Order: sequence, then C-alpha cells, then structure tokens
Amino acid sequence: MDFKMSLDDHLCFAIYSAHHAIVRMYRPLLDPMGVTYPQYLVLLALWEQDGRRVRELGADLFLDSNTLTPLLKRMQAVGLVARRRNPEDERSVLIFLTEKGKALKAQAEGMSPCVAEAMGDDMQELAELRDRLHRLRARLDGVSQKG
Amino acid sequence: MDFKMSLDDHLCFAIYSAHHAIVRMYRPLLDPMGVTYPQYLVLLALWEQDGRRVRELGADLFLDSNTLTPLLKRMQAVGLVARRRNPEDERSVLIFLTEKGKALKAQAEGMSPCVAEAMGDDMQELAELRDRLHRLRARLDGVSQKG
DNA sequence: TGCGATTTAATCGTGCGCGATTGATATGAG
DNA sequence: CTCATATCAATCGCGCACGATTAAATCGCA
Repeated sequence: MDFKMSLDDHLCFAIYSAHHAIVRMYRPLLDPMGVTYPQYLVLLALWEQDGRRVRELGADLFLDSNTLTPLLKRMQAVGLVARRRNPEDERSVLIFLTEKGKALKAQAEGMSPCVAEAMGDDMQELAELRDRLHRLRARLDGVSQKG
Repeated sequence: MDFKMSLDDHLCFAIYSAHHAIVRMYRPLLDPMGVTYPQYLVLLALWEQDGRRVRELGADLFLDSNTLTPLLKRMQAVGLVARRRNPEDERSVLIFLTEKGKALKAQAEGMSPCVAEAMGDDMQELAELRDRLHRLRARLDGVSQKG
C-alpha cells in the first residue's frame, strides 16, 4: 500500500503545506504591524501572561533559547519587548511587553475578521481540527520523548 | 471572546506546533538516510514522478525556485539527484533521481512502522485529519490568491 | 563550607522559506 | 523579423528552527 503513496496522501505533507499556507495568509496582516509570524506567536503568549522567563515562553511555544534569544532580541530592537535578568535567579531572563507591545494587541484583534474569512466560518470544524492537531502533537511529543 | 484567546486556542498555533513536532519525529528517522525533512518531501514527489521541471516540483510542494534551487543543489551535492537543462526549453531545468536517490525509496518505506507508531494506529482519524488540512490549505490558497 | 552537577541563556553553523531582483530563453503581436 | 512581454531558474538578504557547545549562576550533597 505504502508503495504507491503520493505526496498528498501523507499527513505530514498536509501539515507542512497547511502550515506554510497559514504563514502566507498571515503575512500581509502582520507586515503592517511590523512583526513576523513567529513573533506574533510570542506576542500571543506574552499577552496571555507577561514577564515570563525565556524558558517558560519556550515551553509554551515548543522552542528553545537558540531560537528564542535572537528572535526576542529582534523584538527588543524594534521596541516590542524588554529583556531583563531575573534578580531572583540571575541565570534566567525575564521578557516584558513594552507599551508598544501591549498596544499591538488591539491592532492584532482587528485581524480577526480577515482571519475568519480566510479560514472559513465553520467554527466547530476549525475547533475540531485544532483539537485533533493538539492531540497529534501531544502524542508525537510523548513518543519522541521516550525514544 | 477573542480578547481572552490563549495561544492554544489558535488553530494557527496548533498547526505550527504540530508541524514542528512532525519534523522532530522524522529527524532521527531521516538522519541515517542523510536527508532533511524538506528533502524527503522532494524525494516523495520524485519517487512519484521523475524527471520533472523545477517549476512542476514547486507546484506540487508549494515552493518556489528561491527555495528549491539551493535545496536541489544540496541534494545534487550528496548524489541524490541530477539537474539537467531541458533541451526542449532551455529556460527550464529537469530534476532526475540518481540510482542512490531511487534506492532510498526502499529505505524510506522501512520508516513506516516507526511513523505509524508515532502517529497512532487510527488510520481513519489520520486520513480525516489529512483531508481536513488539505481542504483548509486549498481554502487559504484560494483566498490569498484573490487578495 | 566547598565543589561537582544541574539549570539557564547565549552563541555558532547549517538548512530552509520567501520577498525581491536578475538574467537568460522563449513567445507573440505587428 | 523585431522587439516588448512572459516565463523560468538562479541569486541575495533576512528571519526562523535546531543540534551542538559555552559560560554563568544556582543547587545539592558530602
């Protein structure tokens, strides 16, 4: 069976191509805000809870400091976040939203209609898809953690 | 409602994190074969149909020559593919699998049990997830094409 | 208390992904 | 036939993503 499986038959490619389609869809919406798609995800995490350590942010985003540190420095360079060493544990670095970073939240919420139009209006379908993906990710993380 | 939406509530993040989980899962399987995950997707496309133009390969993979050309050159450098100008249209370049590239197909098929174990054995669930993602991608492509 | 083990962020190198541009080849209207 | 237009691959620059390593701070145990 596997011997004639095409690219489109592979779930991994469906995820790969959907991911890139999502990034392409968001780009024109995020460009005016001056943030990239991964930076937008960082902002989502910070809008939810500010002043977190890089480690904690990474746990939420499934990213390590080798990715986050340069990314956060770029966000600092454009005035979206501040990076301060944690006085209680000098090993860690705390990430705070600046006023500019907080202000972007309202602007980002303005994207919702565009995102909804792009993704479709079947909220139940989209929520179900999201939950299925979260379950798959959790399963994959569990497996690779064991191995 | 949107105002208290967390990272995990966003479908875009579910896709993002699932994508990276997939890449992480495949890495230890592909490393022994000496190919990266995007290179594996190119191989899947070529195993399906060999001797295609860069443009056609890109249409299948949703990638452009700015991504594919360097990637294919790296694959050529390790002897997986050959790149030849098309005699019928000197603008285009044809990509052919080498014997080594063809031989990897059997090795790749050996990954199936590992992939199946990682993803889970509910084939119907996985196929449905794949189809939902393809539909979402098609919808996103249609929208960004119009705008 | 002292010192090895652990935790944390940062650094480095490589490979995508893509917007923008370039250059070469082919096409087609007049 | 000619020249503008279109097509195609390649190039360049930048920002992720991540394996591997480094350096500093903290922890924990003898």
